[in-house]
Amino acid sequence: MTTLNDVAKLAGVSTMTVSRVINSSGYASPEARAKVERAIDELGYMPNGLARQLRAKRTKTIALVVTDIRNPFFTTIAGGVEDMARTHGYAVMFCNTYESEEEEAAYIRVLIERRVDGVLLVPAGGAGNSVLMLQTRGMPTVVLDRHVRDVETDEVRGDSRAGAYSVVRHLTGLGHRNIAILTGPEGVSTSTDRVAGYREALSEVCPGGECGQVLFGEFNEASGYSMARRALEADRRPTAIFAANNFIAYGAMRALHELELRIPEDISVAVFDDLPPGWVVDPFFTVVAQPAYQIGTEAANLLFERLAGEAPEGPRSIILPSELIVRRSTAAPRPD
Amino acid sequence: MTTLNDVAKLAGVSTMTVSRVINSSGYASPEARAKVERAIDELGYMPNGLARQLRAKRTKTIALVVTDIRNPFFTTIAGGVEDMARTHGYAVMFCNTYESEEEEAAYIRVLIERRVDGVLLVPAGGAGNSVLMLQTRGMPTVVLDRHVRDVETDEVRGDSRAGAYSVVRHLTGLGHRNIAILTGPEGVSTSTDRVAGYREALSEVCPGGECGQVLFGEFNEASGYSMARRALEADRRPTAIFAANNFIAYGAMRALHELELRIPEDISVAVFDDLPPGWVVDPFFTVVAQPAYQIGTEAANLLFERLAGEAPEGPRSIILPSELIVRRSTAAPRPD
DNA sequence: GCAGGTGCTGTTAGCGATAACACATACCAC
DNA sequence: GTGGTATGTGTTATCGCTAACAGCACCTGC
Repeated sequence: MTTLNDVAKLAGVSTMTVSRVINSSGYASPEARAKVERAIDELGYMPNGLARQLRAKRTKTIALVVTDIRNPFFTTIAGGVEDMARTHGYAVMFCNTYESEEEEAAYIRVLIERRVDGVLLVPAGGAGNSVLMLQTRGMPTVVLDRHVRDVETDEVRGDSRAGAYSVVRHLTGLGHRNIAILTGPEGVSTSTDRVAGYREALSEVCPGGECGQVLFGEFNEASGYSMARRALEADRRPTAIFAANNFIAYGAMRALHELELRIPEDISVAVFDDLPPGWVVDPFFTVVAQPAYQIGTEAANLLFERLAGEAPEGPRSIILPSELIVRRSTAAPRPD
Repeated sequence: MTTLNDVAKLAGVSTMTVSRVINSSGYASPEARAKVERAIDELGYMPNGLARQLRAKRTKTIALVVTDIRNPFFTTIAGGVEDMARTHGYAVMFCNTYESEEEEAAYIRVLIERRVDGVLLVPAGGAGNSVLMLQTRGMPTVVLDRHVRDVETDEVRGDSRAGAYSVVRHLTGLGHRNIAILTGPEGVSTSTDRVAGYREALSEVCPGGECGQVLFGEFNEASGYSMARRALEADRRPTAIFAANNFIAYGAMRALHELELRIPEDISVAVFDDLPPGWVVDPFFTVVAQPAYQIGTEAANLLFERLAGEAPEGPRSIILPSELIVRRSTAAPRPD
């Protein structure tokens, strides 16, 4: 690879002059400029970013750590982040933890070593270890989608509680009194907040609290399947299922299919998170849609504000509203 | 941020001793080791990767440039790449060009400046400019999914031609004689190869070549919609549509829906690329499935072989077979 | 007694860029 | 002519790390 020095020699000037031409900083005579530009073209010179970054103590890179890159919810967030980063002239490193706290810790380590300027993190699990790790090293951090307990940090997420409340309210409004919620791990805020919203809505029609069934599992298809099987084996079979994310819903659907239950005639299904428009020909699921793209852009904005030194000292919290979209997977329960 | 020097001072040794302890290279007495490790813990020291990389002239980073990160075909490839990279101790930079050659060129520039060790590229468009740019700078490169003309490079892709042939063969076998193909840009190999396979299969039943309709467009939903509308306005309305990717299929479905055409009763639909398992409750589309994950791992392997100096000089080509999966979106045409 | 290892540590230089400073020259005003 | 400003260029040091070399103590073997 050619270096500044090679260019300088070929152009017959000092390295500083070349540097000044490249960065259009300081003075450089038209003749020198021309000579340097000719040399750059001839050699196909491209500056070494590593050296620059080492000198500048800035990498113009941020990282986005998500728990599952296959989930369109997170790819949509990633799109929002990338678009904001581009307009600010930043590159993005995408990292995927598969919901594993060890993977996450390993990635955080790598990101600190590579001296990214800031981190957008969807924390795996509920403990704030990674966030603390980042904070003690002075790394600007924004937590996305989930809340971590006992840690003060910028955060952006959808309103899980209100979203869950609205969809369960919709189900109770249809007459359902026996609704199962299939959700993720107990430690994760999106999981517990959705359960909280669900309980709140149920308690309005069922103050004794006997008409629900809460199943904690994982945010994936296999877990959705097994939770659905378990829910349906209960003595009082639920008349509606609320899946706390996409993949859980797919797994649950597989279970319902196997049992030859029709939706919504035999059982209603509602889901947290919609698919991006254009993904499904004829959307069928009643969902709570979160503004995923906006979660990405808002989080990136908080981070860039902080990087620019324009952010207030204390932590900021942005909770975006979710929207209930009623489609064909929910209906009144069968009278019996 | 603390540096080697800080650690050295606190431990009362030279920076080289600290470096040796960190890298477990060379000799270091147990006492020195202990002192250094204590100092590292106390300061929470983490080495500066930039400085290391600058010194080592290696970043242990590869880049994956794709044209559309929202497409599950590419996220699946990304998963394969990431998994291989992890086992080799490499980080991955994901870049998204949205099928734009300018975006691509800009990213390639950034990647060269950041001195990634190698690039996996799904080229936007068919010209090999980006590949040439990389090659003239000695950057190991593997081209994925698409073929670039007139450029010698390692490449890994699915067999578009054979895949298209098999699905169109399936349609002609059902009795279809008027099949429209909705595909991507003319310059892109996946687009033209699929058309070639389509023509080959059609020519067997229709040597005159009058029973087809080829529409070039973009690999996205909007284009799928408009191509389908145009195809259906033709004098001889096609009895089957072959969509050259997922998004085109979704767009086409929207058009068919609007026209109240039933599938497969009124019109058959076949698609290139399947969705990952667990994504759809009850898969409906007849598809040609490419081994996306494997495309990712094979491409990463070619790259790592080259990085290790174990690859032969000349370019290598891996063409992976695609698989026809017949489902419910195709049937014999209506007799009329 | 000394050559030749082994174990351990430190010094120096350099990866490729740039900030800071120094040093020219030219031109203006007074 | 002197001081001040604008323009243009080069030298030096440094970002944080590590390869290469040098040095020293200690031991082994003949």
